[in-house]
Amino acid sequence: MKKEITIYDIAKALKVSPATVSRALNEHQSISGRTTKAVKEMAKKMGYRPNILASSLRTKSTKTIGVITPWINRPFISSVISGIEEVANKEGYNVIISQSNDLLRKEVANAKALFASRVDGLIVSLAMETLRFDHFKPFVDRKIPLVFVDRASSNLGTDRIMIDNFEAGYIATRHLIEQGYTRIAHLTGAEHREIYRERKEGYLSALRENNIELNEELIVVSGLSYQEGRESMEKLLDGTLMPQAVFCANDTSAVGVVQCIKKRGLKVPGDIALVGFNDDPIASIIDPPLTTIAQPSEEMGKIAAQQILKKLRNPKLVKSETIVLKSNLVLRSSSVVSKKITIPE
Amino acid sequence: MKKEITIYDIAKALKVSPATVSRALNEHQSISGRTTKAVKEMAKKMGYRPNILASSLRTKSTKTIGVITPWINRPFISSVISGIEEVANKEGYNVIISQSNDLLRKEVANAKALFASRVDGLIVSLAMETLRFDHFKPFVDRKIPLVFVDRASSNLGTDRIMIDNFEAGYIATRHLIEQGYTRIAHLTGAEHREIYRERKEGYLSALRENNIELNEELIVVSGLSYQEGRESMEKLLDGTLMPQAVFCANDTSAVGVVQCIKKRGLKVPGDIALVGFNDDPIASIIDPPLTTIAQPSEEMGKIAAQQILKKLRNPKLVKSETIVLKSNLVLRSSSVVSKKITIPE
DNA sequence: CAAGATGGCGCAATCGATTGCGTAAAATTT
DNA sequence: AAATTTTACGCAATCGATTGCGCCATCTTG
Repeated sequence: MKKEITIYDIAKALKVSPATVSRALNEHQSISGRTTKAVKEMAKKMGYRPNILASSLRTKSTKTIGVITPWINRPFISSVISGIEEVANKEGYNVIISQSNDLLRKEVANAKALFASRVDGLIVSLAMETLRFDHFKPFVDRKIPLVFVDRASSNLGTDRIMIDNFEAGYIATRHLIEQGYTRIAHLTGAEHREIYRERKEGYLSALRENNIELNEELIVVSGLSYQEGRESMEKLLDGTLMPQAVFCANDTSAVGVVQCIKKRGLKVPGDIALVGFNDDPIASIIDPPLTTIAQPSEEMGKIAAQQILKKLRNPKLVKSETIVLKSNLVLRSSSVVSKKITIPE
Repeated sequence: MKKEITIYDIAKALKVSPATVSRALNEHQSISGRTTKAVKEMAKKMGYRPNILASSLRTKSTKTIGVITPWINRPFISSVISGIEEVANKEGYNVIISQSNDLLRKEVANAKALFASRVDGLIVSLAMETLRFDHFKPFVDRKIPLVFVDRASSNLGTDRIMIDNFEAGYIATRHLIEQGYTRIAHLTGAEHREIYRERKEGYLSALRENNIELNEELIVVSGLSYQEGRESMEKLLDGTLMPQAVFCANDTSAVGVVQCIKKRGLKVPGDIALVGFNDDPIASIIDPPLTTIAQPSEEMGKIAAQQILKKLRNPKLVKSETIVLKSNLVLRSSSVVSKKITIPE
C-alpha cells in the first residue's frame, strides 16, 4: 500500500543530503538545531520508520538481547524475565525470549537461532539436560556478552548471577532439623546442574553437622516437575523407611509431593513436613502453605541485563564475575507445627 | 576476534562469483550440483554464518512473527505460545514474545517495537485495559498479517482464534444451576473485553432460561488476578446476599475466591460451589479441585501461527476469518457434591 | 551442419542507513 | 581586512545478500 519511506525521501523533500537526515535523526551535534528540527518534523509528517535492518547491517549492532530459559511459565523465571526486560527496554534494547523446555536439543536450536539473529548479548538459564556447552562457544569466540542466571555452569568463564545455593540448602535443612526431624528426604535435580548439587551439598552439610546419618535412599533425583514430585514421593513412601520431612529443590515438585501425601491420607506437616524452593505464588496458596526459599528473581534479571549492558558499553571489560545475591527462608505451615499459621493476607 | 566471513570470501576461495555462492546456499536450481556442494562445504569449513540482516534488508522479510500477550506466565497463554512456536519454527520462522502486563501503555510500546523490528506477522491477545486500537493500524495499513487469539476485538477486521465464550459461560452456569444452586455470582473482567462480556452473556442466558432472577450485586468486575479474586469474594460475602455458587471468568481469580472462602471458615462446595475458567494446572491441584472450562490453548496457538503463514504465502488472501474452537467443561469437586472425587492421578 | 534450446554462471544494481573525510560558508580572531 | 577557526553539511564508500538480465558453452533437434 503505502510505500515505505526512507531517509532519501526525506532528504529529497528537504533538499539536503541523506547523510544530514541520518545525522539529524540521531541528534548528531554537527547538525544545526534548525535542520534537525526540520528533518524530524518532515520524518513524522511523511510517516517515516527507520529501517533497523539497514542500520544494524551497517553498525553491526542489533540492540537486542537474547534470553534462553527452560520454561517461560515458571514463576521464578518469568519474574527474572521481567527484570531483564525492564532494564533492557529502558536502555533501548529489545529482548528475544526463547525456551528450551529443559531439552538440550531445543537449547542448542535456540542458541543457534539467537546467534544467527545476531543478538548483542545473551542471558541463559540452562536446561536440566545440558552437559555440553559448545553451543555457546560461538558467543564466547565473538566476545558476545554471555551471562548465566540461576542455572549456570562454572566451566565457562562467564558472568553468573545466582544465590548461594549451598547456604540455602543448608538453611532449609537446618530448619527442618530444628523442628525435630531427623529422617529428612531430599528431592533434587540432575547432579550436573550446579544449583541442585549445591543445594544438596547444603542439605548434606546440615545433616552432618547434626550428626544425622545420611541414607542414600532418601535422595531422589528427577526433573522436578509436578508429576515427578508425586512419583518421587510415591517411591519414598513405598521405600523401607518413611521420611519425616522432605526438602524439595523447587516448589513445583513440592506441590506434587503434597498431593501425593494427601492422597495417601497423610498430613502435612503432621506426618511429613515439607520445605520447597523458589517461593512460587502457589507456595502460599496450596494447603498447607509451603515453607520455602525465596530468591530475588526480578533483581537477578535486572542485574543480568545490567552486566550485559556494562560489557556492551565497555568491551574492554572481559573479566567475568559471579554475583551472589541473598536468599531467605520463608516460614509457612508446611514445616512448622508449633505456631498456628493462617492463610496469609 | 575471528573476522566475520561473507559470501564474498567464499566466492574468492572458490573462484566463483558471490551471486553463485548466494544461489548455491539457497539451493537455487540454476546452479549445478557440483558447485552447490562445493560452496556448502567451503561455507562450513570457513565457519560462515549468513547475515540475516543483509538478507532481510534485501528481501524485505525478517522471517519473524511477533507475539503480544498480557502475561507470559499464565498457563493458558504460555501454552498458546508453545503452539505458536511449534508451527512457526517448523516453517523456519522465529517468534518474538512480548508482554503487556495487561497495560495499554506497554501493549502500545510492544506493538511499536515489533513494528520497528519489521515482523512479518503479529499475534495478539489484548491487554485488559485496551480500548483503542490505533497501535495496530500500522500493521493493518501495511497489510502485515494480524491475528488475535482469545482476547480479541471484533472492531478490527482481522483473523481471530477463539472458543465460543458465550456457550462456555452458558454451560458453566447451567452446570451450577443443575447442581441446584440459584444464587450464582459471577466474577468477570472488563466489559469491553469481548471474551468476558460473552461469558457473562452466557451466564445471564442460563439464568434467564431457568427463570432465575438476576441480581446485579452478584456480578463483580475486576482484573481477575488472584488478589482481586479474593477481594471480590470478600465483597460478595460482605454483601446483603451470600451467593451459593460462583462462576469465575478465570482460574486465577477462582483460586483467590477459594482462599477467601476458606479463610472465612466456609467450605467449597459445601457452602459455596465454584466454577473457574481455563483449566490451569492449579485447578486440579488446589483443594478442592476446581471445576472449570478447558480451552484447547496449544491448538489455538498453532492455528494462529498457521493463519499468519497462510496469508504470508498467499498475500491475496485478505478475507479475515474467525475460527471458533471447542471448549469443554471439566468436572471436579468444587462444584459437585454428589459423587466423591479424589485427587486425580 | 546450422539453428535453436538449455544449463550454469557472472555483472552490477539494489535494499537503507552510517560515517570518515572533505569543503564551503559563517563566525571569530588578529 | 586578512587569517584562522568553527559550523554545517555533502560525497561516496560501505555493510552483506539478492536477483533481473545477459552471455557463453554445451547440447539437442531438424
